Amino acid sequence: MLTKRKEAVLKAIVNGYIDTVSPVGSQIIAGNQGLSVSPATIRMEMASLEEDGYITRPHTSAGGIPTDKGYRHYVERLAERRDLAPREKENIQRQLRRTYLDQEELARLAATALPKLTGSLALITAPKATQLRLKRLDLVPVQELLVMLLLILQGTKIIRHLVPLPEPVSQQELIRMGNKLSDVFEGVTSAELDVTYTELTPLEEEIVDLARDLMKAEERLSYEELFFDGLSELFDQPEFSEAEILRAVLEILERRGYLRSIVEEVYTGPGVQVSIGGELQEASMRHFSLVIAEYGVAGHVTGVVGVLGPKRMDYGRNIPAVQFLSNLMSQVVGEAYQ
Amino acid sequence: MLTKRKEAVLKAIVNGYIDTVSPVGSQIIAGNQGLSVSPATIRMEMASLEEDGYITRPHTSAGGIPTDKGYRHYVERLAERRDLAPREKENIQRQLRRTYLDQEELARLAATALPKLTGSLALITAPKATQLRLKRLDLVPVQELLVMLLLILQGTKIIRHLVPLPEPVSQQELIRMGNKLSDVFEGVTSAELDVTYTELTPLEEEIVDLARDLMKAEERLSYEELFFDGLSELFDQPEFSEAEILRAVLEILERRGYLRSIVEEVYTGPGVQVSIGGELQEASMRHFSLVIAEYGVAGHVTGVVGVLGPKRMDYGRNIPAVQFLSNLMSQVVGEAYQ
DNA sequence: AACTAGCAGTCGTCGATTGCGAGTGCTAAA
DNA sequence: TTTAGCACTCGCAATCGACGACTGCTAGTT
Repeated sequence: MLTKRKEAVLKAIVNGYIDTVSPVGSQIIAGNQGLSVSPATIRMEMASLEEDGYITRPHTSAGGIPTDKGYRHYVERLAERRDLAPREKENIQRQLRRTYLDQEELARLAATALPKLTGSLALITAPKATQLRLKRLDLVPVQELLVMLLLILQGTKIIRHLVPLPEPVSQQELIRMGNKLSDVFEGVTSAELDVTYTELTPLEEEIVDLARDLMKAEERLSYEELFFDGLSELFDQPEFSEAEILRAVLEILERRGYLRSIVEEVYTGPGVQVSIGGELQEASMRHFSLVIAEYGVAGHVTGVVGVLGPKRMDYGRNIPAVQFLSNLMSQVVGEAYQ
Repeated sequence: MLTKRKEAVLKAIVNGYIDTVSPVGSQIIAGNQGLSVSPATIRMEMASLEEDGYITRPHTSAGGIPTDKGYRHYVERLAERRDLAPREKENIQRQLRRTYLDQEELARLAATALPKLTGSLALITAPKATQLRLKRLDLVPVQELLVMLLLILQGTKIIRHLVPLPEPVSQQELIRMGNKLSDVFEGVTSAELDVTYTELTPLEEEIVDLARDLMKAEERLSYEELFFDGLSELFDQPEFSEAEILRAVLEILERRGYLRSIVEEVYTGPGVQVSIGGELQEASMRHFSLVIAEYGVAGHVTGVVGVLGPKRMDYGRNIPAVQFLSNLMSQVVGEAYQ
């Protein structure tokens, strides 16, 4: 509902604020090529934009800075997407395309690459399968009455769990059990991990029950472990020179479960999602924006990749960057799951 | 070589600076019970302490603050060790003493507990065995020409590695190989992983060679993965309200290899080690102190546990805290290695 | 000889004051 | 509808002075 000219003014304000980090006034906007009107006219438009909630002013006689609503409009209609340079793309591709990466390493590497590209903190979860399939089950002795149960799953995922034994069991016996159970249940989902079909000893039944529970618990988690990297990028942002804001973010990062919930809250569908400042529930996120996308094979294995940065981040660049990484990781993960 | 009274003055200065974070002057020191002399006398002593390099003054007419040398003397002879409260100890014990923790989780948990106790950043490496022993070897298919090699080692350590195959191998065959190699090489060290003694197919030989290389590479690493937690504690320290110093630390934490080298540099022997400010090589560590100790079973499995905090940290409390955690973790790890 | 009282002098901190400049809103004219 | 012009508002940075926390030194006391 904004006129062309108002949009141009808004765009100039957002762009200006993004690179100067200070309120932008009418004459600077008027100075922009493209808008050939006087500062006075700009001021009228600004007054109107302020009334409609797209910009605010820090004090009566200061320039305008975008509100969340203003950023939102900017992101959706005004920002010019600038794709990554071919060289940047190749670089990342080369890093992530090594076939001998397992999925956690993939996520970790991606989390390392992203901050440099976007000047923001990268947040990436390892790909998570909606339905786990057992490939192998091992029982490895640790102490006399303690064994490690190892579930090796499709993809490259491993679940391990220590299990106390009621009485000593010989190593041969453990190996035999591992082989037997691997044999019986190879390729099976958690739902199919059922003890009733086969002849099992009580201990074997117990192990199978435990394995099923572990797999189900794993499936219930909404995301795999979350990796993040690039904290120091946030420090470079001038608006965060006050340590207080960063403190809040740090606390959130240290409570990982919390961050996960933010990701869930924000993530509402396919494609790149942008959440700006107050659109995030958490009050301490007020000064940040989050750009995230899902990756993987829809309905089978998915993870989330995104960046967290100041509201005045370079959306035009970061959105395509997240998009690119999401696509690339989807490919890589897809191949492992043929 | 300090007189009793000079030590008392130094101690008062360090203690005072630790809790006020500002230079401490002669009358405050004189006010301390225990020293019943006038401020003027204190001043004489302070002048002498300054001359000997134990304290400095930010400007001509200001109180004294400890130098690194002053802190060092304080740590070694003056600080009164205050052990953790019994309740705190029990709490940690309860957390770390669960038999079903594997060693990585142990380190991770310890890293979570420590910051709350010490108001500092915790740094902990998982225990690392000097000599690895193979417990089991698995080969799990990932794609047609790609298998995951899984080395399950003594302790609860696992090494995994993706291996490209020259030609397709059936799953049965992979299982057979896994079982055979596990059988032949169970309990073996990397040095003993030798292909010459047994009848092996070329592919099996290749796998064994790879396994040996992986184990050797792992043994060569000086430390296991490093966990840290408690960054936000550092933010609470008033002297770090300037973001610049923290930035430096963050960068170092993100370059994990680098931090590892600091740990190596500092770690010179058994017991708790303290490094103060400039005693650390890295210039950006100038404002920090590091308190670390080794834990584990000497010569067999060891890790490092420590805290990184401001130079004016509470040494009297943190040193016993690190000591306690080191002992506790040694016990826990020791039990798993009987 | 060791200590202390007293005092002049140093230096950083805090608050108030001021001038400047960026930027506005409004009015009147084009 | 647009623009020029102008008075006005604020924030910011610099300046200044008062204050107070300390010190160093000297001279006198124990």
